[in-house]
Amino acid sequence: MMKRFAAIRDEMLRRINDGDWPVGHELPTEPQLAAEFGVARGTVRRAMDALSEQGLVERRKRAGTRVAARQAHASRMSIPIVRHGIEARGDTYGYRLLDRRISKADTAFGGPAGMLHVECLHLANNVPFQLEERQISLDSLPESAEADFSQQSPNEWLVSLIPATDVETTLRADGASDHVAERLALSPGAPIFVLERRTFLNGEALTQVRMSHPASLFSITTRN
Amino acid sequence: MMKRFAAIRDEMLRRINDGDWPVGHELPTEPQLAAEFGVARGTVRRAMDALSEQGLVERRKRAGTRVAARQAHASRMSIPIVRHGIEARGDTYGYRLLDRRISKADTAFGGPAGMLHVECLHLANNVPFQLEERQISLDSLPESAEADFSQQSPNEWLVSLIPATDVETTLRADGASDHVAERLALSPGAPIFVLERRTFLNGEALTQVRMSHPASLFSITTRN
DNA sequence: TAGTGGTCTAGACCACAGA
DNA sequence: CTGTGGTCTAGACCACTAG
Repeated sequence: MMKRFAAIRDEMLRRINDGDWPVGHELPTEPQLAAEFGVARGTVRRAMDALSEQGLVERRKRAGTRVAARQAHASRMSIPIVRHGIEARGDTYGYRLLDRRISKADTAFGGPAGMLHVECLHLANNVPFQLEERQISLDSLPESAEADFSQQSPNEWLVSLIPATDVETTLRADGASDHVAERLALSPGAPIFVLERRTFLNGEALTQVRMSHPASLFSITTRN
Repeated sequence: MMKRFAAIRDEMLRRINDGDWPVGHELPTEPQLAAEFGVARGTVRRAMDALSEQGLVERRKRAGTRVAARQAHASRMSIPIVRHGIEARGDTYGYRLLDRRISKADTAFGGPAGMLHVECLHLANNVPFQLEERQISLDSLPESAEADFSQQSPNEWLVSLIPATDVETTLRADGASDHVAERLALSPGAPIFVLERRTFLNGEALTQVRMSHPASLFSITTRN
């Protein structure tokens, strides 16, 4: 049993795809569509909201709704906790803590209490999969100073603690530095996929992390 | 003037962030929250939908709504048309068509009419920025056989033509092949950022493309 | 300023899964 | 079974902006 708003959304989608409503075409108003489909205005509205969020139509007050020209490809990207991602593929997950130290008053990140620096390695089938270099603000998360990261990665420890946050994620490629190459068992300069993330809570910096993967082992795929 | 549903969403967000509602906590029901905030149920519902889509709470019929444990970092990623991205940074956009040929009946992609292969280069300030290697199905898009890609890139030609589609996007890092390295003015094996996209309309393959960038020139950043 | 989308209400009924 | 979320309705008023 298809929901009514979904049926209406799909019918409008069909009209757009089939060229009945070409790019730039002005759609009927909400009351007109409600009358055509025999539903309440709110139901039509919900269908149009879906198209609008997808970037397929552009809505402006007084000007109506028009079929939009695609300006960009937007898609939802999901980056799982590294252990889950490895285990989901049926591989064996391994973890090693490489370094853990506290430094005072770093200018670039962290406040007066200093920050905790943790470096660890995630393995898939005993092969290095991700080098995690993390910095945690001791001002915002003082309890991290006493956390034991020898068994549980800071990644997992943090997500279990932090509920909602502002996150900035950057994806890029790079050549492995000597430091990274050694830990990932690569040649210096070998291509790596780097994922950097900075996390804030109410505008306050909590943690930042750089996750480096051998290029051959890592990719991200999204489907609209 | 803050919308009512946004104010309610933010207040619930605050309760989650401040620990009033820890992970696993069961939220009040919609009618209860509606009474507390003095609004209609639909308004509470809209606020909760926002939290739910963000993955912050998990809703199940009869079981109510609970604060979810974060399993992954999800964010919306937007990949602009390459020319727009370059011009948005204030750089000068350049374009060169490198190759254009039609091949018959490729097994991996395209139907009996064969496919159009287009290779072109996008430059920023006269420096190679992206190598676009594209294949277009002549069964689905026969008009592409007569399109002139010497001035306009297939990227832009296609988005102006295709309204709505199913898209699969893959992001990965790689070392430049000899072919790619030469066209991007890199050394073979140099790290590149690769973006691959396959596009379907009603389940029918339309086009696939591989976009290769020098690692030092390309990155993707998302915020929440 | 008139008409469009944006928000909200107070109800109703339904579908689903937990107790 | 029963209570929760999920959908829908028929109305109202508001906010913005194109004409």
